Amino acid sequence: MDTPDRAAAQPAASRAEDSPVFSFINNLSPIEPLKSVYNTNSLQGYQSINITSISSIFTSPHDNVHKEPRLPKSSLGEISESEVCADGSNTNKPTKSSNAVRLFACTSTVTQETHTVTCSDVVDPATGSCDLAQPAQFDNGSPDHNTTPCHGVRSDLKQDKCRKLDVVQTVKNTVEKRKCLFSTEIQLMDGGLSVNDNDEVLGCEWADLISTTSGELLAFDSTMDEHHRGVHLAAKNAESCGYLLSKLTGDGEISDRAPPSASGQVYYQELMMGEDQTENAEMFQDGQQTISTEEIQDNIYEANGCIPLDYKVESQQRGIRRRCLVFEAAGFSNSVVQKETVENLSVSKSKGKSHVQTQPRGLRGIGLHLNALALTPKGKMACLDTMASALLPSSASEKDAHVKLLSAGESFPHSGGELLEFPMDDCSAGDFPVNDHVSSQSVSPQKKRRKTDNGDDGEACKRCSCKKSKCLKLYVYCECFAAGVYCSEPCSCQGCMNKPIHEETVLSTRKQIEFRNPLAFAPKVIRMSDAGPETGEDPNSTPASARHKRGCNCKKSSCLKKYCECYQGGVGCSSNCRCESCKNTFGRRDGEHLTFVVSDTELTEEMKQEGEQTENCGKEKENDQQKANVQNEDHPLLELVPITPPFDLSSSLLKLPNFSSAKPPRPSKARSGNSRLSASKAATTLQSCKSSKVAGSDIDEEMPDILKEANSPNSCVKTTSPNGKRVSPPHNALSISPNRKGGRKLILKSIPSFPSLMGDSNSGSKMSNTDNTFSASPLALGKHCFCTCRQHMCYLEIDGSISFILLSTEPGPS
DNA sequence: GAGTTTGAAACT
DNA sequence: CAGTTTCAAACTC
Repeated sequence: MDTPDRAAAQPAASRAEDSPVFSFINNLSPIEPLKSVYNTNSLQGYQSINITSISSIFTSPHDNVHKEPRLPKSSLGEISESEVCADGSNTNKPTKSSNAVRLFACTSTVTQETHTVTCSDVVDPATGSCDLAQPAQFDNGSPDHNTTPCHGVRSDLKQDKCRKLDVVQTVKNTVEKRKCLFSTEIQLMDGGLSVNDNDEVLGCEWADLISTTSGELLAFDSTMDEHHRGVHLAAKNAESCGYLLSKLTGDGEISDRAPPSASGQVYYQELMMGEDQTENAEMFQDGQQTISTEEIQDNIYEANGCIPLDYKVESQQRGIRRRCLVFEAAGFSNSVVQKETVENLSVSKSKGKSHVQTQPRGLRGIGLHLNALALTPKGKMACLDTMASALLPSSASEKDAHVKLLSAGESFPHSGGELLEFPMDDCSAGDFPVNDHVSSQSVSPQKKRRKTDNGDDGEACKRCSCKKSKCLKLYVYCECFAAGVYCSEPCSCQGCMNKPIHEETVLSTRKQIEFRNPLAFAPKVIRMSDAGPETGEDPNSTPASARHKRGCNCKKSSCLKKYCECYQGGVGCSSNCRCESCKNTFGRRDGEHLTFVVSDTELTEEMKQEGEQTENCGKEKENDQQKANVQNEDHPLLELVPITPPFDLSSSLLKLPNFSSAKPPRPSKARSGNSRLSASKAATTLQSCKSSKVAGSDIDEEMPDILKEANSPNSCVKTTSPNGKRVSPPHNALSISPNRKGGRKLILKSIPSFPSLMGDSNSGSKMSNTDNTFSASPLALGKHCFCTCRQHMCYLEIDGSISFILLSTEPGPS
C-alpha cells in the first residue's frame, strides 16, 4: 500500500532510488509506524523473534527436525482451555500477549529457518503484500488462496467458549501439522531427494507459507481474540501446510498426481484433515454465511478426533497415511479418488459449505470412515476404553498389510473379535464399515438397501431413527450407538445424544452398559469357527472367542424372522438360546441339542435341500425366509455349518478392505464376498458334504477325507489334534468350499481361524485357486498356540505339541 | 404410511 | 433373578 504511494512520490528522475537496495531500505520504513500501531502483544511477539538467538534461528534444518516435534504439545497447546475459554473480559492483555508470543515463537523458528531455505522474503514490506496493518491481505498468493479474507471469518464466526476451545485445539493441531510438514520438507531436502522439479513451485509455496505465517503472526490485531486467531491460523495453516504436505510428504503419489495448484492442497486436506478441510471450507466461504455452532463443533470434533491431541507429530503422519489407506480401502484407486476429490472439493470450495453434499461417493466413504476415525484414534472409545469394543475397524481399515492389521490387533484388546466381525460381503468400494460386527449382523435388508442405495457409504452412522432413547441405547434401540459411531445427518433420530459434542455422555453411557453387560457391544453372533459358549470356550482366549452369542429368546417368531437375532445373524440357534418352537433354518435348537449338530441326517437333508435350491437358484423354497436368503445370495449352505460359521477371521482379515458396512450380515453370503460360492460350486460342495458326517465322533473317521482333499497338489496338510480336538484348517473365505466340507469336522475350537499374513492380495482369486493353502498368523493363534513361520511352512504348536503343519504357498512372514 | 407385532434392552 | 416396561425394528395391512 505504502509502497506505491511512496514510489509515486519519488521523483522519477532519481533512478538511483530505484535500485533494489534503496527500494528495500525505503520499504523498511513502514515498520516503525507499525510498532507503534501494534499493542504490546505484537511487540512482544516481534521482540521475541529478535530475542531469539541467531543460532536458534539459523539452526540447521536437522536440528529443527528434531526440535519441532518436541515442542510440547505445542506451545499453542498451552493456550489452555481456561485461557481460551475465559470470557473475553477476562482475557486480559497479558493473556493475549502471551498467547501471541507463543504463537509467534511457535512459528518464528520455522519462518526463519525456512527463510534460509527459500531465500524468500519473509516479511518484506517491499512486496506490499505484507501490509501488516491488514491481516486480511495475507492471502497472498498461495495457489490455494481462493479464500476469503480472514476478516470475513472473523466477522462471521460466532463464538462460544466451547468453540473457542475447539478452535484452539485445531490451531494446535494445524501447527503441529505444520511442524511436521516442515520437518518433512527438511528431510526431503537433506535427503537429497529430488525436489528439483518442484523447486520453483516449492519456493513459492514456502514463500506463501512463510509470508502467510509471519504475516498472520504480526498482523493479529488486538481485536482478534484467541479463537479468532485460531481460526485464522488454522485455516491458513491448513491451506499452506496442506499444499506443502501434498508436495512434500513421502507419499509421492500425492505430489505426483496432485498438480501444484489448489488440488494438492485439496487432496491433502481431504487426506489429512477431513476436519480442517470441512472447517476451512466453512470458514472460507462467503463471509456472510453464518456457520452453525454445532456444525463447526462437530467438524472440529471429528477432526480432532482423527488427530487426537495426544498425538505427536509422528502420529499425525500416520494419520495421513491412514487416511490414504482409507481411500485404498474404499476400493478407489488413488488416482480416481484424487481426481474426484480434487474436482469435488474444488467445487465444494467454490460453493462454500456445500462440500459435504458434493462429495462423491468415494468421499462419502471417507466421511464415513472419518466418523470411525474420530472414535478410534481418540482412543477414548476404542483405545483407551477397553470396554469399547466396536471401533477397531477403523484401524483395521489399513488394508495394505496384514502386518498392520496384526499390529492393530495387538493394540486393541478386542481387535481379534472386531476383526472377525467384518462382514465379507461383496461390498462396494465406497462402503466402508465402521464397526460392522453389529451392523453386519443386524441390519435389515431394508436398511441395508436403504443405506446402499443412498450411497451412504460416507456415513458412519447406521441411520437410526431413535426417538426416545436419545441414541444411547444398544442395538435394538440405536444401531449407531451400538456400532460405536456417532449419529450423523442420515439419522432421523430425535433428541440424539450420540454426537461428538456429547462425547462424555456417550462414553459414560457406553461404559455403563458394558459394566452391566461386558458383552453388550460384542457381536451377538460369532462368526468364527468355534464356538460358542456352549463349547465352554475359554473366556481368556482370543478376544474373538470371548464374544459369544447370547442366544435368542424367540417365542412367536419361531426364529424364522428377523426378530430372532440368530436368524438375523444368519446362524443357527444354539444351546444358549431360549427360544420356543425354534425353526431356525440355519440350524435349530431342539431341546438341549442343536439340530445341526446332532442330527446329521437332518442336516444333510437340509443341506441337500439348500444345495438344490442354490443350484436351481430360484427354486421355490420351503419357506419364505429361505427364499429370501437365497435371493440375497446368502447361501444357506454356508450357514448350515453353524459351528463353522462361514465367516471367519481369515476371511475377514483378508477382505477387510472390501467389507461393506452397508450390507448387513447377510446370513452368509458374505462371507463370501469374493468367495461366495457359486451355486454350482455350492452344490458340488454339498455333494461332498453329504458324504461326510458331522458329528464330532466322526471326526476321526472323516479326517482321511479331509486329508484327501487337502492332498491336492498344492498343499500338504497334516492334521493331528491332541485331545481329539476338532481341528480345522483355516478356511479362508474362498477356500471355504472344499475345505469347508471337512472344515466342519476339523474345527479347532480353541483357535479361531487365522488370517494369512500374506498380503490380502492373496485373498482373492488366489485363494480360490489354492484351497488347500493355508497360512497362519501368530495373532490369530491366540494364546493356545503359536506359529512359527518358516518361509513356506508353518507349524502350530497347540498346548505344547505340534498340532498340524501348515504349508503355505506364500512366503511366510519373516 | 399407519398400525401391529415382536423380542431385546432397560428398568424395577 | 424374574417380572415389567420401554423401545425401535420388523412386519402387516
